[in-house]
Amino acid sequence: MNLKQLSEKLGLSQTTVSRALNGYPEVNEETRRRVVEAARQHDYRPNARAKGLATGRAMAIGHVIPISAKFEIVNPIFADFIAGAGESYSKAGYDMLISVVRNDDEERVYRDMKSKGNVDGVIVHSPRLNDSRIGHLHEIGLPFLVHGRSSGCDIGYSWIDVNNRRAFERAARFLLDLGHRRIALLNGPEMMDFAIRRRAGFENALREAGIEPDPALMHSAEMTEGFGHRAAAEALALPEPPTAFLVASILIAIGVRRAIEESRLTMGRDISVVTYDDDLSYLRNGDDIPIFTAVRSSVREAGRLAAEMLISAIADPSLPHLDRLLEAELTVGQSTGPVPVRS
Amino acid sequence: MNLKQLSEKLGLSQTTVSRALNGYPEVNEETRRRVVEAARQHDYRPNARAKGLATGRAMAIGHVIPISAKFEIVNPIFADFIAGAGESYSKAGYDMLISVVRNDDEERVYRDMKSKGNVDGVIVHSPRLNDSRIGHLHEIGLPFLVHGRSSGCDIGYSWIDVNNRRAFERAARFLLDLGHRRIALLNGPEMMDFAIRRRAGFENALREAGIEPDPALMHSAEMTEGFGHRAAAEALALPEPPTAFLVASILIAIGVRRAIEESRLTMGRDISVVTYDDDLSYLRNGDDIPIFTAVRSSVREAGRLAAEMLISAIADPSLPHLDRLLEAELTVGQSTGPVPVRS
DNA sequence: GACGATTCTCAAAGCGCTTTGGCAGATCGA
DNA sequence: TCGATCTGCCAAAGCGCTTTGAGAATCGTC
Repeated sequence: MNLKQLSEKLGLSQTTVSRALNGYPEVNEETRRRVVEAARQHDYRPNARAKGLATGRAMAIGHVIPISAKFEIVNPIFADFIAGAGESYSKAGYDMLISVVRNDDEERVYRDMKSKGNVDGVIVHSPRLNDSRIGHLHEIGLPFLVHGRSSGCDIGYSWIDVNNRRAFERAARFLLDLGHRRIALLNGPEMMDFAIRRRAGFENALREAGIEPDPALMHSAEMTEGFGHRAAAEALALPEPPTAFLVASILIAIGVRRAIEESRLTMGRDISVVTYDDDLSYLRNGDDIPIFTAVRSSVREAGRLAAEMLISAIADPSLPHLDRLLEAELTVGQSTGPVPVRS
Repeated sequence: MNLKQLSEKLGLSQTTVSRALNGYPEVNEETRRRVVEAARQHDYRPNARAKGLATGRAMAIGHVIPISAKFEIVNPIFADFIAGAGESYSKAGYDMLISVVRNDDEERVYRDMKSKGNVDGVIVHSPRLNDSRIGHLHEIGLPFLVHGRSSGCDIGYSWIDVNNRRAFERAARFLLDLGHRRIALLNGPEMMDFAIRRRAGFENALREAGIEPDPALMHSAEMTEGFGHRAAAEALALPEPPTAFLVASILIAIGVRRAIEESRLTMGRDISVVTYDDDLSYLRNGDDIPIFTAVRSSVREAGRLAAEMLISAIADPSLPHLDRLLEAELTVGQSTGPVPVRS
């Protein structure tokens, strides 16, 4: 059923039917009622491509999700971010287009999307330090919003981010307040902007407490359980092991716990762990009592907001750049305790 | 830069330029070379909507990913499945459209996709027992492929699935061979087809060994770490606790391990654990030596294959239904051992 | 009752592409 | 040399929608 058929059935012109359906004022309310009813009855829905062609709007947002070329890892936070964004899109009548892409191919994909015209804007994921994609998107004139920020990038752009620096500052201070002095940092890949900020927050808190960060206690890698386990096992085998770990994701924390238990130590008593928690739906930090002490911010909520912001930016291009800084909240769980007395 | 402008620049008609670019034979090779070169130089790419409108093909595949309405959980395997499918799509020049949807809304979404015409086909995720979506898609005539199967559904359809029944049969037999007699099953939600098959395989192996499955040892829920922990803690507190767990995902297994360790037992010695492993990129079962004994099948590979199959089904609708049954492979890790002698 | 204002509806153009049908000019066989 | 066949190109229609510009019909007003 297309517009032509529907209008013939109603004995009206395509124009009138189209206007009636799209809420234009110059159509009799009685006529509109008839049209809307007929459309509902025949399950008519305008063809998205034709509509897009006529209006010049794709009613779709693109997400380019990078795959770490070396490790072939898909960051698990995408599932939840996408779920959040998807909610906002379906409310606003937008579709979501996803391209999974090797890191180096991203700019080509943006260019393609622009010239193929199948999206009205894109969300940029996992921004790196001084990320070239931002300038690139500016250049080709495709509206976009960054999930995260890119330090060193001096062009204005819209973004939504968590205050990663403050989150890690608070987490580190919490451990320092418990008396910990040797704190290991298991960070995400430090070409990523969020990881840089987290490290800065961590180091800052240490220095404020008069402690010089020890490079031997700071590691950075893809945020997997395996990394957490390996790095923690190594750290615990040091002559002077850390008494606490500050880690960048629950998956890392799970690996750390495994290493702690393999060392016949008890988490929360012998060794403290604080983690960053994206509040992933399938990886909740305990059902009732949190397992890990954590700084938490829901990545799903971030997805919801990101989509809303981008949509409104597209709706009114004259708007200034939008940004939003979310604060992570600290919740105390069972994984932290005062520094144990030396035996 | 659109076709008209490009053809004017070249002093050719739109027809010729279009044919040259699309590889039609009735154009001089020399002319084609010129056209292709000019297109490359001006970074010309045909507008996707216009092309779709003209050809009637959207060059896009839809994925409807359901959110469990009760728990708001996004199944983490989607990230990897999508990554795999995305690879095949970009090779074939297809886009991927994703809708995140509350369970009950799915059929409306399929209907929308069909009438809006923004996809050429869809992948159906998480099929349930006797899933109504299959009949529905048949009815509206939208090509589709099911990731999994739907027992009780008597219509023919294309699918790709793991041999879940055999996987759990083998896993259970492995435990039985080690002497385990009380084996707990922590299964996925049993309205899901895969969970039903897994349970059948499990029960089958037990019965073959002359053991009647004990309902008190079989649990079914969303596959989270929390579920694994809770269910395992409860089971271990039974007067006659199980000596082994067979679980449906690594996340559950991680929860089980936590419960085991909280009970001051050692996994692999006191209690054995076998898990199903989707080979998720961010949740590898150990880097070198597998942590858990597991039956494994890569969901990413399944995504790749699913996309390929659907694309070829769309390319040639006269093809009979395609299907593909993948076998999971058993890898022995550190989480299993012979049943301990009663103290 | 005539006139302008208002309300409702329509025909047609246009979005950017593919594809049909056809037309010159070159090539070939007899 | 002439008609038949190919080759290489083109004009125009059509995909399904929105939107412009305009025309009928209705209304209120003097």
